[in-house]
Amino acid sequence: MKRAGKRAPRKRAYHHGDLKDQLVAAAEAIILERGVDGFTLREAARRAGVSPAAPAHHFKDAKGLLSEVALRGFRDFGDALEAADRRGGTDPARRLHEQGLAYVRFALAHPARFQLMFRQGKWDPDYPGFQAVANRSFDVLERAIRAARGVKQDAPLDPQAHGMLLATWSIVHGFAHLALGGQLDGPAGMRGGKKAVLETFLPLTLKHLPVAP
Amino acid sequence: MKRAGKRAPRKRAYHHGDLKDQLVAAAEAIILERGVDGFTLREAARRAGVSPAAPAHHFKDAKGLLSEVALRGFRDFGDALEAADRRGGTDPARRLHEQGLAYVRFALAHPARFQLMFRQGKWDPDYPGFQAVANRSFDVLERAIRAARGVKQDAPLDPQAHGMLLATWSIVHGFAHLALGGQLDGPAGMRGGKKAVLETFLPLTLKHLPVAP
DNA sequence: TGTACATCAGTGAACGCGCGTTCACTGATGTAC
DNA sequence: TGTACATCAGTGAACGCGCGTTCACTGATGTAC
Repeated sequence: MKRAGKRAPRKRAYHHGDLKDQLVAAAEAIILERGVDGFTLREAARRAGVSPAAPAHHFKDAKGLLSEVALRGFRDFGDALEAADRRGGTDPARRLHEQGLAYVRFALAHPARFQLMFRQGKWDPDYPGFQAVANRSFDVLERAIRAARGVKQDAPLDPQAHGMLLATWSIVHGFAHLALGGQLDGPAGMRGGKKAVLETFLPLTLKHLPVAP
Repeated sequence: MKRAGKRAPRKRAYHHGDLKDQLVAAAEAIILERGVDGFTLREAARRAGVSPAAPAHHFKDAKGLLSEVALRGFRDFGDALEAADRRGGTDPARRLHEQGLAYVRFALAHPARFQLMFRQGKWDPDYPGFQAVANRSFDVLERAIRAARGVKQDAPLDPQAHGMLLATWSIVHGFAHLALGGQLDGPAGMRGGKKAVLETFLPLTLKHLPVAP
């Protein structure tokens, strides 16, 4: 039986030219189809039309490829959150609301990346550049909370601000997690798929952010 | 090298007598140590001191054992939530607060179970008795929300009630997920381990439930 | 109370599988002169 | 502009591994008479 999803060999130059990016793309596709644990390095190589030994020239090992996928995920995630924060203008409540929307939208638009990003042990935190790009995502939220509570950039957060930060993060993260887990399509009478989740349930939920517009 | 965690053979009766329960216990221990994906049926058999073929007499296959673990998890989870709800007395805000505490406490007290319970695909939803016991957990929350908003038991939820339900669920689920993922020990300056999470961060966060005491 | 026998709950060897990684190799590319 | 050669990016076969499950089996238990 021919493998249906296999990349066409098309002329097959000995040198691939774009292998690193194609391995990353393949990894994302595999995670999307089979979940984070369904990923295998051999399958990624297969989809890129290359022998199982080829990826070693671009990544130290299987974890290295996943680290690259997660890194790119955090980069785009951070970009999305920062853009959302900017859209919120000068009103802290709007900034937080926009960030919340962006957080959940990213999760639903890139479920493979999102799930990998929050699955410790699947990537190497010491992968070059990883820490910086991951921390940036979390700083965006904290900055908006500081603005909302008038806490200076370098001052420690007071307990109330801490609570607001945790509650905001928890609510968007929990919502994203439940939506991806399919719990929101479930038995509680909430149907309608991804569209309903984003257009109906999400706004209803974000009304309850600690700093509401 | 000797396996350190191996169960002592102690007299080795041919019939084990308690194999089903010990396999369940072994599975929980493995998940705790290695995560949900680190579970293998052979390892569970090994820890129970039994050959790899023995579990087949108690469970259809590997997924069957995990389904049993998840089922027991949901049973205890539902019990904990119902007990918490009762502790809340007649005040809906207190009922929801108690449920929130119980939700997160369960997650931190039984991380292996909790993570398995919310990992679709690892268990079989058609495992005998599963649906009933899983749905019960979710009904406890909905009942308290109905009480808070004065919605009759069989009437459909209005959008506001729906939003409150989702926000409450999201916040406790998100908090639990972040705490288990280690995100709360992280770089945001929040250290102190599980104790700090439960005694400091959690109360601070639950202040922001949609129906606050 | 004994006994024949069915059923239950184990054994342990074997199966086929796909995995990550290593190895010696080779073809293509880039660079120094 | 040509050429020698180092380096880069592939190949494909092989390795050892642990897995879930199956198989024919056997020892222990429970039950009918």
